[in-house]
Amino acid sequence: MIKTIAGTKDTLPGEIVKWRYLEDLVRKVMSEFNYKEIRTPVFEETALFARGIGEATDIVSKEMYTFLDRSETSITLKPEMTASVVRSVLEHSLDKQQQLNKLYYISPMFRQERPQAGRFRQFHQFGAEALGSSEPSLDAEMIIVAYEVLKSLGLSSLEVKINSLGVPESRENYKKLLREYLSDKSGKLSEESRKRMDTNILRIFDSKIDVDQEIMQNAPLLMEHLDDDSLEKFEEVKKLLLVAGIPFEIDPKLVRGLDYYTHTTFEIISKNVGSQSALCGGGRYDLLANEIGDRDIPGVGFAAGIERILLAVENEKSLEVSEPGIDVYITRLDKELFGDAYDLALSLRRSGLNVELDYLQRSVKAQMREANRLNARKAIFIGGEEFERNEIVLKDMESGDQQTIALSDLDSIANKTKG
RNA sequence: GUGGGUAUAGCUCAGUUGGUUAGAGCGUCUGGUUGUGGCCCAGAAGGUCGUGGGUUCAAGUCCCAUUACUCACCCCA
Repeated sequence: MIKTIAGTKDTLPGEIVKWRYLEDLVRKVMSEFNYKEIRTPVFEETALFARGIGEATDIVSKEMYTFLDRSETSITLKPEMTASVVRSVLEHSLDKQQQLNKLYYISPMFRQERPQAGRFRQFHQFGAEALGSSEPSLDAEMIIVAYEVLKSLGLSSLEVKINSLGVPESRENYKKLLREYLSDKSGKLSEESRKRMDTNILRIFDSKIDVDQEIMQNAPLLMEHLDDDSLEKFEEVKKLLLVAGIPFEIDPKLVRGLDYYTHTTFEIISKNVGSQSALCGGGRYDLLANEIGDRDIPGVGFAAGIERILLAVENEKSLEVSEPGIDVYITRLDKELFGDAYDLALSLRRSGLNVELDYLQRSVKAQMREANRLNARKAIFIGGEEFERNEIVLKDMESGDQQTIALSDLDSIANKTKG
């Protein structure tokens, strides 16, 4: 039997209600903050991600779904959205139509990693990008928007972590300091961390290995070596979060794996989703547009993992959503009346009601059991003596009350079914 | 890419020191008198015990391999 590919999954009808609820919520919150939806293709030229995310990152170097299409063009399924959004803004000169573009998306992403709890190869993110301003008020807005959505889902045990990476110059100076600090200790570092000294030295802070953490305990911190402008901006972000009532902590170890981040980086984590605890991550990327295009556009954004969020919702039992149920189930008393039931169903459906009936020639009892299972608000009986008098019986499934209505009076049937 | 765990009905799981026709609950279907659901009762369908080898008189049960799933590392959302 053919099954889904590892790391992908079907979302079945019973689960879809939660997805729809979350998507509706995202759209509502994004509208409140005046973000406009953008949709970009599922695949792009490989070079976009290679340049935009960074050749050396794990995402680009070992996780992308990259292949040659039939005309030998290197194609990549999008592993994240920011590069695509920036490409789109540049391509359509949205930045020239208006100075600030506030955009949001809900989209599948693809990364070929080993699946585990909260990690899939096709996964879904919603997120926002604000392009055209380097104001810290937008950095804070990203965190506020993301937090707003997560809070509205009833999630507790959220932690907001923020940090600032400053600008490249101060960061490079700091990296030199860090390298000096580690130079005589590198022998004691884990093999992984020794490798990082050359590739991405900041990530050594992230190591979960005890010896590494011990050594990094006394390492100089980037925060202490930021330039004045970066510090000022970071202060502003903190101030705005305080005013917004968002609890946060500063995490100097929060170093994102993607190359394009500058200034603010942040993450919102949950304790209730296993080891892949980051529900949401983002930051400022003032240098990205120039990397993939021909002009500077400052930007800030975030992405949130829908599967992880729903996992947290599931584990915290913070949300009750159920299938809405149908308006009316048409029960036919005699098998010969299927055609009449079918006609009535069509008429009621055309007047906007959600209607179901039996397609399996089942008994009246079985039909009623089905009506009950479908959580039908009303049932209509068609047949017997009432049908000979050209009437139907309308039953309220909750109270059990029944009334007869003329079959020809469709408006009356529809209205009473609604009410 | 590297480790650990699991694999029996549609789902959740039992299955005793290897020993006859492999079980339960839920779900599904049918019925419990003329044309009416939820609760209850009765019955039915549904499994080559992940796959392939091996040990044995005998394997769901022991051994090996393989695949899938899963959790963790890594990385990230």
